[in-house]
Amino acid sequence: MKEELEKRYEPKNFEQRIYKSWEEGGYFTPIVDRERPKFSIVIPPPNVTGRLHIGHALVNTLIDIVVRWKRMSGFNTLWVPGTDHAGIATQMVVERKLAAQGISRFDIGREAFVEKIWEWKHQHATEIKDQLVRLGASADWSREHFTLDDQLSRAVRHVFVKLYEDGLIYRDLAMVNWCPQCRTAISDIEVEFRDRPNAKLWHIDYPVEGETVPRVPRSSSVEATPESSEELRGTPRNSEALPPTRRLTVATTRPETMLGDTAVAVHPDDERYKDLIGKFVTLPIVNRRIPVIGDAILVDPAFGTGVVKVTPAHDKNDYQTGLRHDLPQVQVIGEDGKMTANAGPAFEGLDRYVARKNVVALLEEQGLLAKIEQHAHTVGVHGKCDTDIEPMISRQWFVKIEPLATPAIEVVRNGQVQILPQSWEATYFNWMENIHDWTISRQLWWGHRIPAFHCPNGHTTVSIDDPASCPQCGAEVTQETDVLDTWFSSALWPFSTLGWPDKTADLDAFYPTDTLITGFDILFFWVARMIMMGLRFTGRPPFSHVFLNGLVRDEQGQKMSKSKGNVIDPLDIVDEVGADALRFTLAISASGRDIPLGKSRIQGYSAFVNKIWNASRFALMHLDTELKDAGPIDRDALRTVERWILSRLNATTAEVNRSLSAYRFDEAANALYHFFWHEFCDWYLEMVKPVLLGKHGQDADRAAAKRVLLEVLDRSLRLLHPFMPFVTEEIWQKLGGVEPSIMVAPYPISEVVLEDPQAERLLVAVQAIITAIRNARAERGFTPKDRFKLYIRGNTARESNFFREYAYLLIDLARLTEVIIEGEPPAGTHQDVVEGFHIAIEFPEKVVSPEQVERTRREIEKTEKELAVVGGQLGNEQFVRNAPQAVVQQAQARQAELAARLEKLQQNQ
RNA sequence: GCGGAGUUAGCUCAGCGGUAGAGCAUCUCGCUUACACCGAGGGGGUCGGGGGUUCGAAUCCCUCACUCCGCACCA
Repeated sequence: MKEELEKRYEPKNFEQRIYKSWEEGGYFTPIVDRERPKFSIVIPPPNVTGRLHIGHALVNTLIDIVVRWKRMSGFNTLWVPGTDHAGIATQMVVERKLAAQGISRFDIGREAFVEKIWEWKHQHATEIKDQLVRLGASADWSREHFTLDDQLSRAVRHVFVKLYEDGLIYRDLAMVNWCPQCRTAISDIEVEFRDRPNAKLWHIDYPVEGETVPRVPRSSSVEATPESSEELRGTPRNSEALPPTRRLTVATTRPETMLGDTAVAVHPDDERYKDLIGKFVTLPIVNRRIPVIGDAILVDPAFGTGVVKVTPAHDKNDYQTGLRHDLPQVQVIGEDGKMTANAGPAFEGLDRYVARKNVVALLEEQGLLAKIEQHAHTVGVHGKCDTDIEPMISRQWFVKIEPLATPAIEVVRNGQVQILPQSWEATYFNWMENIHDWTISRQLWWGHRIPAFHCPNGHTTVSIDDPASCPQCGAEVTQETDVLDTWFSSALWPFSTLGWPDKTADLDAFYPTDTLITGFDILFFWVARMIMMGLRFTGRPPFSHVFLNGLVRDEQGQKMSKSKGNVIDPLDIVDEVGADALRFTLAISASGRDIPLGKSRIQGYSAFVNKIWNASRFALMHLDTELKDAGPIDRDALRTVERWILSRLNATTAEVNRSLSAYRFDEAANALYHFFWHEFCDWYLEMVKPVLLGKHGQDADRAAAKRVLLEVLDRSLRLLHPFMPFVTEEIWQKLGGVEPSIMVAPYPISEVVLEDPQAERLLVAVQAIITAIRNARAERGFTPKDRFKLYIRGNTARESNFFREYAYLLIDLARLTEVIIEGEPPAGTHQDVVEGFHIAIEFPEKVVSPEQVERTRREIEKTEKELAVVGGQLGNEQFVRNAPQAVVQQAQARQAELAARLEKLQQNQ
């Protein structure tokens, strides 16, 4: 064998060295090979902005597990890595950096600013890669991409032009979500909703023209706040100042928008107000004459006062209402969130929230503020900068989405694309079936500039190559200044990274990809759009399986956030305990639901890595043949223990492969954890120790044990490799295998010849017997140092032989003086039935403590209870008649065993 | 309001029709030359409440309660 393992497991001594050796071996880069089945997957491209967080660590660990598993399983495997230019996010980072120097992007202009971002990008380009490398990601770095690469930009342009030509991209005036901070439109799903429990609802009186009837009684359902009600209901001063004009009271959360009101709406069937429809009210402050309209869609007569002010330029519903009634649109808030000239000289230039205060103050002064209520509601904000969204009418580019969504729904419905965990499919359908057109233009500088060219005569040309002049009139053209939503380019990622629109060998060999692994939070942003674009432009879904993983939370189940200070940095963990422990912890926690992750949990699994290290060290101390020189195993020469551990390993192999196929990383990891620690280390290694140390058995036994030990270690390491690539490689290198690296060694598959139910049954019995003896010893207050004589009898000659052969194990592990196989146990021994075997232990006389008496009493009670349950069951005719035979037999065996135990317990009492 | 998920041992979760499980934590005993990042053992649960189906329900159905996540609405 090669040199031994270091005494202590120190991941930092070898992780980086090993990664380098993989890269040098070229194992990450597949060679196009039509003979072998392929497996391909693309990374969810992280934003170029900065560090990877724990969520990235999770996704990329799971991807790497699948990729390494597939690669070892014989697939020609490709993992495409890369990063996303992340439009707004990146632009904001660089803007902030400039702001620190007192520079705004407008100071230096578009070209210089974009240049700055590129500079910044180049400085940080390798950071993401370095972090993925630390995790052990086996991605093909020779195929790394960036969404603003020339190649990908070309794909974007092709798609845009084609969609435009097909009539699926259009430019139109529409109400969009506008971020006054970022000064750009954003799409519906970029809007996040925040609760504002202490918001207010202002009630404002609009005097009705030519109506002097007494005021309409206010709806009784509206409770006035104590401080506002009396004071504002109309003080004598105000009553004198104003004629007894009839007023309509509207309720609003945004009083500043009243400056842009162009109507007041009531429900057409509302008895209180229907007579006013068609009349006019005077808009306070502005003194504009605006109509009272009846609109059943906008107005819910039960809410507020039943009267709604209509501001078509600043509210989605009002916009629609305006279109229905042909109302003018008066824009009073500008792109910067400040009031426009339309708001009047008193307000022009004021921030919208300052204007709100002033409007309210002015209304109060004029006695038109009927009351102020507390009103909890939610407001839309821009998720990236937390600024309140301003609905705004502007000219934007849209993708007509329905023709794309329909086939994308179909492929999920018919199973061509499978989303796991399956419950997400309902969410997917729900969204896709109610989808709105996609606003794709952004008034940013960082991104793919829209390939549309305008000329002064109003012609617009959309083309793949920049036109020299307007094709229609020959005039000079200027390119559209807007850029595309960053998700537009990521939607093409699975095929653009493989060379599309060119017909490349990669595209031919690796598209469609097989699996997509990503966070559920970008199901709509990314996954759905990839399916739509993939179908539209390649005719095939971009992948067949989607595995959505949950959110990584802290150990209390809280979201990780900087402000709470509960953020776990994956790189810190890698530094502390190594990448393997982090990866294994993430894998064993990944069932698809949210993952509560704490340091103690990671610590727990780092103990497992340590265990693997030490068990391997022990094995290596006794192994003297290299894998490549070890001949085949002669199964006929094996003892039961060897056949047992091979059988268990085989079952584990089946379970791991099955679980990975179903994306149950948790189950696969659990199976390995349990097998390696509790079956291999706790039982098998303890059982072969006497043989390996030469204390028991013949030379032939020792040789067979060593051969099997080598086999089990080798296979276990290979099974574990996708989960913990570094430590398995470091150890495996000492085994002297044929392949240069464990990552290109074949992944174990289960083999029927290794199954051995009989050996498993006997070893289960041995383990249970040893446990029973240990229990009985402890119950009687003996220490492990006290040794006893055991009587045991096999039910067949073969079984008796087995116990004779393994008596040394029982003596060793259960700490006995001797084992009598056939002899009759003398009276007074402690007797028990374990797994169908009668055992008797000869304990010496010993004074029994009160605790032991109590324990026995409780044991009897418990056994009696269980016996009663089983008895009741067996006494039930319907059970005996209807239940499957096996179940009935099981119950009968259980009854017999319980009865026997009870008898012995009573004897011992 | 619509859709989805959850409620099982102190904590985090698995089990999803036939004796209540794991990891961590806790307690007891043991430094047995791979590992104290260890080994052996113990304690701890009327599986959210109620009803139903069934010989049998943590598991299937209904219902209620609470928690979480989407989406829509929010004058």
